Amino acid sequence: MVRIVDVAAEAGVSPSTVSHVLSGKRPISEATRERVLEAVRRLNYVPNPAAQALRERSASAIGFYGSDISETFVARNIRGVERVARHAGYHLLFASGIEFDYDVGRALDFLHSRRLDGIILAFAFNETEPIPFPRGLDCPVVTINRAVPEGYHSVLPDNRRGGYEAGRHLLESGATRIGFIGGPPNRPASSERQLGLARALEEHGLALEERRVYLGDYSQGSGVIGLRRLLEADPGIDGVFCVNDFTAAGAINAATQLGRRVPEELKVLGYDDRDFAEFWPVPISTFSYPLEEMGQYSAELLLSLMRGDSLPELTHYIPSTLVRRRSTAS
Amino acid sequence: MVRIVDVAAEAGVSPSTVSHVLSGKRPISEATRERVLEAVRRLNYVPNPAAQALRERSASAIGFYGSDISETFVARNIRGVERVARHAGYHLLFASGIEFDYDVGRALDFLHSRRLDGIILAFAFNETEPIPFPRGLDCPVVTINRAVPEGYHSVLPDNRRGGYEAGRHLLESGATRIGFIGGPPNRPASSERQLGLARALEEHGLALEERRVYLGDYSQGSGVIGLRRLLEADPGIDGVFCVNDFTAAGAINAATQLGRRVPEELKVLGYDDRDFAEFWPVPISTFSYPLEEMGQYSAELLLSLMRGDSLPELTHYIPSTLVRRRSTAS
DNA sequence: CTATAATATGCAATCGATTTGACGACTTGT
DNA sequence: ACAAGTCGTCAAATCGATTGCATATTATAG
Repeated sequence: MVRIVDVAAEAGVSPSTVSHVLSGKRPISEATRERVLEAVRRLNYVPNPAAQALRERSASAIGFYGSDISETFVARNIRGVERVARHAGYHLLFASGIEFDYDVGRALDFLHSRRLDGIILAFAFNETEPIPFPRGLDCPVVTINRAVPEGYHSVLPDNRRGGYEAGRHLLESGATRIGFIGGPPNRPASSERQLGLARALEEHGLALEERRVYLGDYSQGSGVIGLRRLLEADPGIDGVFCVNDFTAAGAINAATQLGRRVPEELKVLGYDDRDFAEFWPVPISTFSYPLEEMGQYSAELLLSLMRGDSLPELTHYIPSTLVRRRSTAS
Repeated sequence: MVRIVDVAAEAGVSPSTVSHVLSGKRPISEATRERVLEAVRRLNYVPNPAAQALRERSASAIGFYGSDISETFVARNIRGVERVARHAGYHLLFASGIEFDYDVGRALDFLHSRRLDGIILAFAFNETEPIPFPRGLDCPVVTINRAVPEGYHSVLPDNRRGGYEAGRHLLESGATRIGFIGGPPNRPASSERQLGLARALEEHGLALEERRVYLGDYSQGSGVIGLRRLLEADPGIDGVFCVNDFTAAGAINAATQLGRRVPEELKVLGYDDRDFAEFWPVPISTFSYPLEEMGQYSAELLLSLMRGDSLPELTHYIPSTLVRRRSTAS
């Protein structure tokens, strides 16, 4: 491998001159400059990043942990993160949860041991178990889709507001007897959306009645079962907010099978804007996350923390936007 | 940051002893060993990876390029790669195509400049433009989903065989007038599957008639249009092989709208086993790629190349497996 | 009780790029 | 023509871990 001394020899100068030419940290005469650059090109020289990192006490690297990279949520986050990071001259070290047996702790230990300049943790599901940060972890950390009580910064989707807007939209589209098919109660994503929905209904003088709530497991199957239960409990239901698009798809399937026309007799609203929502037999109205922007924003946050800025807010909420499709058309 | 000399001082030994304890490359008496380990724990020492990389002339890192990380194909590849890589003591440096404006060349330049021990390139779509490998790139390279004429190793899905098995399956399920809705002709994934399908039909004394072939763009919309065209050209069509699940979903939608019952009157077969295929109103029969295994396999390939093994075969085909669902039930 | 082997530990050079202080070669003003 | 000042370049120290060689220590044999 060609070293800086080789380039120096080729150009007939000292290594420090080569370094100065490349970094521009000292003025170099145009003639030597040209000669050095020519030598660099001829020898195809690339500085050894390990030597640079050692000398500069910084790997110019950001660690990215994703609880599951094959989840769209995480995969699209990373795109935003990468854009910002690379622009700022940092590269991405990758560690997914899967390979650590879903163990954030071990992934963090690993990232810590790599002496990174910053770490971003992205979670596909907003669980609530605490994150075991390694002791001695001294670099800035930003989390995506998980609130961290320990005082780290986090970027979160505004689920409460999403639920609220879901309620408003269903009301505006003419529904009055509105139900909710959610996920497990310990999942903030689900419970927050439910709370938002309830508030929207209350503002309209309505209540989110308990018999109109079914809590499943985010799956398509729980949409099927959930819709059946809801109709049993109240056959007059005319609008359902589902915690995600899988559930909404199941609900639409079930409604169609039971002879209820969507959206004429029943409005169904999903969440997440999965790829299939757009062309489901009844195209599904849903909420789209600005996933790349969330990644981007968290990387910008991390960069300011790395620069030493202290930011007042610890949690940063990002709104989702409603995507109107046929399943809630008036 | 605590250095090896700090640990040495704390334990009352020399740095080299600490190094030997940690690496186990030389025998150390149990007593000193304990003392050193205790010091390491007390000071929370982690070796500086840059210094190690510099000294050992290896970053213990593998570069991963994904043409688009938010594509399931690539995202699941990376999981397999990571599993194998980390087990062998390597970590993953990540570069996605998106952030280089889809430019493989610049991503490769970047990965090259990081002095990696090996590089894996995963492509979401099997295009045919040549890959601009940087000159002086001296580390092993393995590509996924892209044949590379330049003599690099590649791991590819066996599309020809998939198409062949698609044909066999449609025939077995009772169809005889079989059509194909594909992607653009320059895409090997599409054309190979078509060739495989044609061969299966020929073996049965049938031909893949040109009027029964529609080439679209992989989208759901081209499934809708494609199916209409095919039915116009030959109303008696009773089986359609679609190049992917989006197209198959569109074809099923269109068939349902035109009053053709799937699968009773028309069998529809997809490819890729996307998440929605399982619970589409008519669950879609499809082919599932062993995506993680492909990642795993390519990483294993890369590791042997890094060890200096020379492998006879350059292209390694991985079969997909048929997933039988309702859309092709007899 | 010395000689020899075996074992454990330390010293110092090394990996490759960066940077500080120093120095030589010019230019400019008086 | 000389002092003062620029400008460009270089030599050498530095970052932190590893390792070949040397040495100190202990065990074993003669």
